[in-house]
Formats: sequence, C-alpha cells, structure tokens
Amino acid sequence: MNLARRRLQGIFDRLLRAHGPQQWWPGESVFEIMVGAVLTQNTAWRNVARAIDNLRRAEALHPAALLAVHPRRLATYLQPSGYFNVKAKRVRAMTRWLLDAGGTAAITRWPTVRLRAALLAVHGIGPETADDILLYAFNRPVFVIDAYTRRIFSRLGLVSGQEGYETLRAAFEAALPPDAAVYNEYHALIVAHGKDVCRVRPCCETCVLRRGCRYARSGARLSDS
DNA sequence: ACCCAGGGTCATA
DNA sequence: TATGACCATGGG
Repeated sequence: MNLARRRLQGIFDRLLRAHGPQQWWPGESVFEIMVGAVLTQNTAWRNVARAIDNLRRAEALHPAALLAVHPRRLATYLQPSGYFNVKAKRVRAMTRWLLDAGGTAAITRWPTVRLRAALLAVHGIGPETADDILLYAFNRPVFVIDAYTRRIFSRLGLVSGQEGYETLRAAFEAALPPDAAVYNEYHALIVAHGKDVCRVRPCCETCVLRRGCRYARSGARLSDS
C-alpha cells in the first residue's frame, strides 16, 4: 500500500475536473442523511430516493414520526430500496438509538470517537454506514472506504484491495489533512467516477485516471481478482 | 437471462 | 480470520 499525499491530491484534482463538484450528501436534514446512509447499503441511489420520497410524503422523515409508523407499513415505504424488511429494522434501530441518545442536537456535541463507537453498536450500522453518517451528517473528518475506493485505487496499484476497512481508512486519513470538506468531496467523486467510468468492466479510453491504471494498457477487458 | 448497485449480519470452519 | 448465504428492488 502506497498512499502519498501528492498522489492523492493529484487524483482528487483530476476527478474534480472530470466530474465537477458533487455537492454531497443529497438530503435536507441530519436525519434524512442518516436514513439514506442505511437505505443505500448495496443499493443504487435511484431506488433509495424513491423510498425517501415515500417517507417524506408520509411525513415520516423525522425520528419520532418514523417510530410511530407501524413496522409493516414502514417496510412498504422502503420497498423500492430493496431489502425492505431488513432495512425497516435497521432504520428503526438507528432511530430508537438516536432518540435514546437525546436526538441529533445532543450527539452533534459528542467527540468523533465516541459517536463512531455508538453508531457501530447499532444493529445494521457497519463501518461504511457509520462513516457516511459521521462525514456527511455530522461533518467529521472521516474518510469513507467503499467498494469503488478499493476498485479504483487497486487498479492504480496504490492498494491491493484486500486490506481491511480500518487499515484503508487509517491510511487515507494519515496521507491527507483531516479536512471534512475535502473528504466529503473526495468520496463523492470516487462514487461518481465509479458509477460513470471505472465500473466492473473497465472503460479506460475515457478515464482521466488511465495514466497509472493497470487496465489502461494491455488491451484491458479484465476483471478484478 | 444475467449482472450490478454509495453493505451488514449471521452461521460455520 | 475468512468464507458463504441471505436480504430484494430496479436498471442496463
């Protein structure tokens, strides 16, 4: 693993020029962002947006209101986002925890380490979802690792892709200054690039990162291993 | 018809 | 620690 600050900044600059500012996270409140972070687990955002629309129309996009919805009905709201039974439980567990903790106003004042540990203790919130929430809902300088991050940076030869989540997060955070605005834009750009260009089937001709990508040479119709 | 998407939990070895 | 099954919808 070889993450140098200059290299990461160069990649950031190219992604920003290619894709433009991403303005993440889509969502109008802390709670909406938290809900979206759970709903988007292994799910296309298009489908998540439909589920969130359902919650908004039902005026259930607030902690107390959401808990007042019967779990069966909640699952029907979440249906378009897939895994709706699982996600209904997860969203409820997160919301119950949130209210027990005193609401968003209270936990906003918690130090990042405590907040992260508390989030990870909630059923259905794993490392990536916790870090999405920390970064995008609470503006903490936490670098989010996801499948796109692994794919893109392993094709560039900077990571193996086999490292554990914490190992990668620590490496990115050690290489970059702890700036939430930068981490915010960086992860959003990684996702934008992963969706539009650097897919499972590589498209190296139009990729701004093709210089250094191991698929850009050798004809490249490979798959990641 | 198949593959993929802004993961996580649980059981098993 | 590391696999595999499972969750489920919608788009390409």
